[in-house]
Amino acid sequence: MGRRKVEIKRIENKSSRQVTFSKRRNGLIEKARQLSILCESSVAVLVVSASGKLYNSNAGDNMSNIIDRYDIQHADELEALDLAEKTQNYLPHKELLEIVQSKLEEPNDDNVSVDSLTSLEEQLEDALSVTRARKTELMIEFVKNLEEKEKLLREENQVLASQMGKTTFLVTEDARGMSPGNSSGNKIPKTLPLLK
Amino acid sequence: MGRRKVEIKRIENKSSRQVTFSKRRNGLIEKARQLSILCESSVAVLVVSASGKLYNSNAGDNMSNIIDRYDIQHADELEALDLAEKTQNYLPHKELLEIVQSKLEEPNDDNVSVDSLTSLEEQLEDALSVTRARKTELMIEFVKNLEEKEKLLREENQVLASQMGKTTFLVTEDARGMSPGNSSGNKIPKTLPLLK
DNA sequence: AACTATTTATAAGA
DNA sequence: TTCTTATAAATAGTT
Repeated sequence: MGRRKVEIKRIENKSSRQVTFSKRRNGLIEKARQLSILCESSVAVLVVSASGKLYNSNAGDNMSNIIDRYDIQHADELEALDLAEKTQNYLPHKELLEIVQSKLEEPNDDNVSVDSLTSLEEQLEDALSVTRARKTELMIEFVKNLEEKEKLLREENQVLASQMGKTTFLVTEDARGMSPGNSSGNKIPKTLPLLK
Repeated sequence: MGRRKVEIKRIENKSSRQVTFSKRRNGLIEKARQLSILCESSVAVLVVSASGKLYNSNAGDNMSNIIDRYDIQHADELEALDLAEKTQNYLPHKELLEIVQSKLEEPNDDNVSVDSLTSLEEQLEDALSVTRARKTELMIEFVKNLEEKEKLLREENQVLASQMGKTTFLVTEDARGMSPGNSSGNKIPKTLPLLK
């Protein structure tokens, strides 16, 4: 639907690829909106550009609700097992309150009470961490993905650089000039991905 | 783009709405696939019919990876606001245990004790979520760093690939020094001050 | 950021 | 449902 027929394969020319990306992305989102209205449905579109920027739209419902529905229908495939394992070791959150109450009704032996309260607190902490764990796992997985991608890019870069008869890393002027002050100000400790 | 122009509003006739839903859903997914290939991007489409059935497609990457990127880019907003609100009303985590201990030393009046314990538990819960939020914030920063690095590497490779043998620019040590393993400080992300 | 020649998607009909 | 086809809509290349 243009002056010429185009094959569906990567557009090599960078600037026309960028133009097409913008046009078709808008087209896709408009189509999603129409579908939602015409057929009273909910539609979400997520587009991640090659440079990693996210574009998203939703129609007919909140993005979260739509994604939730996806998550729910795929919950079994992924980490339901993993989470079930963790939760088995702990009491349901609801029961913790009952136990706290019963502890208070016991004869008041300070040491024992404080100890068991501390233990309860730890269990509570763990129970809560199960909820948060899912998000953390998602992020850890995401980080691994990024690190893997980075590794591949570095290797590719090495090959390219050595093919040019150099062993040093190279970078464009653009790349060096971007986001002044950003790269030096946000150091993250290497232990972070281990946080649970 | 059919025999007649159609207004973008709910199609009243049920069966033609169903037919249109099917046709346009397929069209949308095909468009998504084309966009992904033409512009080397990742695209996810999620459609929930009025009856609640989910249709989804993804191109260029796993559905989970695409959704993860959405989640992470929105984790900031959702959680920071929520927590900033919560934390203002509560005591620091450290003080909670001391209060728990003192409660146990008080004369044992069941109703009052249980009520205040319940309140303490809620505060503890929120205090813990603040601790976890800090981790989340740190991880978000970490992810941003990796994404920045990825972007730099991509551009670098693109230049190398397209300009083999032409003028290049040597880069300084710090462009490579952003790797997660070699930073020194334990910088607190800039969003943290919001959290009491 | 517009334009327009063409291709593509699809609404209605078979 | 599936196919056909007239027409609307999207968009590739151009300005």
